[in-house]
Amino acid sequence: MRDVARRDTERCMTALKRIEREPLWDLAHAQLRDALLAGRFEPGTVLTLRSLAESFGTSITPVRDAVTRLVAQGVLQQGPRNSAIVPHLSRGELSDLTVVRCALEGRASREAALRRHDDATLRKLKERLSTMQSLIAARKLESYLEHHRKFHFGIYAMSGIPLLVETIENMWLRCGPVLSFVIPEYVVLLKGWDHHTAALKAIIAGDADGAEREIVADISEAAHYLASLADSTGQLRRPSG
Amino acid sequence: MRDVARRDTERCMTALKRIEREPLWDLAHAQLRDALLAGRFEPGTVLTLRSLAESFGTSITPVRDAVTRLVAQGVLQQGPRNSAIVPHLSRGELSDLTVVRCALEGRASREAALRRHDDATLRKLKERLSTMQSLIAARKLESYLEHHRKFHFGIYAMSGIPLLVETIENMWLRCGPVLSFVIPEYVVLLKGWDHHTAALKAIIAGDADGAEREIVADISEAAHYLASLADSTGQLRRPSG
DNA sequence: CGACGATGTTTGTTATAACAAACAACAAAA
DNA sequence: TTTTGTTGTTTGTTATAACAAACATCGTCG
Repeated sequence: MRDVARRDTERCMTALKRIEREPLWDLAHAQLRDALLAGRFEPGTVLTLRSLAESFGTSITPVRDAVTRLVAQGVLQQGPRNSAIVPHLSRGELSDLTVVRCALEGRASREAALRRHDDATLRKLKERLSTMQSLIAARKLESYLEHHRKFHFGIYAMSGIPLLVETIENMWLRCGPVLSFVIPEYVVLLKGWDHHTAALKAIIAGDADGAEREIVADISEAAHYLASLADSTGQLRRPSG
Repeated sequence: MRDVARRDTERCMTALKRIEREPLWDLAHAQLRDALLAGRFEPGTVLTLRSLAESFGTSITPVRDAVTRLVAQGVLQQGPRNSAIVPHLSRGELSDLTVVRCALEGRASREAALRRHDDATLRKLKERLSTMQSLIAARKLESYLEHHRKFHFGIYAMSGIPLLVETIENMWLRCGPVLSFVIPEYVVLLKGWDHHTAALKAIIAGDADGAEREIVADISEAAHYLASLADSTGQLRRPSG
């Protein structure tokens, strides 16, 4: 114990700048979260603690913490024997998810429309909107998805209600793995109505009803398209490869 | 290892009925959850792993899992050094919570009104309603809270959307510790309009707008009363002791 | 007397080992 | 051939110990 204290003091002496060390389970959590959102895990895959620990190069303890978190958030399902599995998304679950998302994101858009906002914030959203359109034209779908996500949450952040944003983020995580491989085909289809620009315009105009209507329409249409991709068992699967 | 296998077979021989063994961290999670909902933890209390483990009579490992879950759900806040603390509730956070609750619970009531239900389900809800009224008259406020909670979630379950119920439950957990010591004084005040019976009546009649309106009114009025109890710093504290 | 620094204590984090239940593979008997 | 019992393996669960950072305590020096 003496040695520990001495070594500690020595470290404080030599290391001048203090680096806040983030826990390993936080890093593991972030990596798993991103992998899920990007759809790098096939639905139905069982994530075993030891294999994940080997991938991360740590023991199973931090991995266990990360998985526990994800299961608590509903991002990972817990299968038999409390194993964590990447959830499938059936047509029914997608329908439920759509109802909750419409309620939450519609409300967030409404609240955003009832507030006044900085010009800088609005300008940045407009820029992102034009970026998204050029990304669609260039078929850069993977980076489009990133901008698409940031645009939506940029609007929700304007509600000024962090709890609302946090809850919405949770819902996105649940449908994340599926969205990643079905949206790309979808966005190229809708050249007709761009609910994104309409929603932003309504928010700027202070039109709460319009803002909610456009966001709900955006979510509903995407969900309707996704539902049409379900197979005979009601499961949503990757179309080609 | 041979001994282990043999002992296992012996156990299977003698123990005829299989008892599904629930993990320790699940029990710890449930106990902490109930304690939070019942308001047995003072807001601001730091929950240390070792003290909780000593209370439960286990090691810190299952307790850590339970606390990790609760923090991931947003039920417990994580203070400095990743310690888990029972969250305070400010007037602003209560306001945010009210917005989200109105959106979610209003939508659940609406969905419930759009469906047909068994007579047994409706009768049970009516019985609970009368039980609640007699509990108020008898000033049995602690058991009233339990029935009140079950009545609300009975309605939300009628929406047929488990995800919605789950998300609402999460919101209740966040305001649980505060509700427990401010609602009792509130319920005795409102002998005027009983939004509960009105909401149930609307659901039975298939009146979606009415169901949503009554539930939202119920939530809003309670939140308004709670907000009036906040002190000068915006914090909600236990009134007397 | 007050400020600074050393030291013990508390507490979350991580690794490791032992354990138990479920699964898989294989061999033996009907 | 099919079924059943056995055995090895996988995997989540739990306890324990070592570790590190923050906090608290107290003595010493200005």
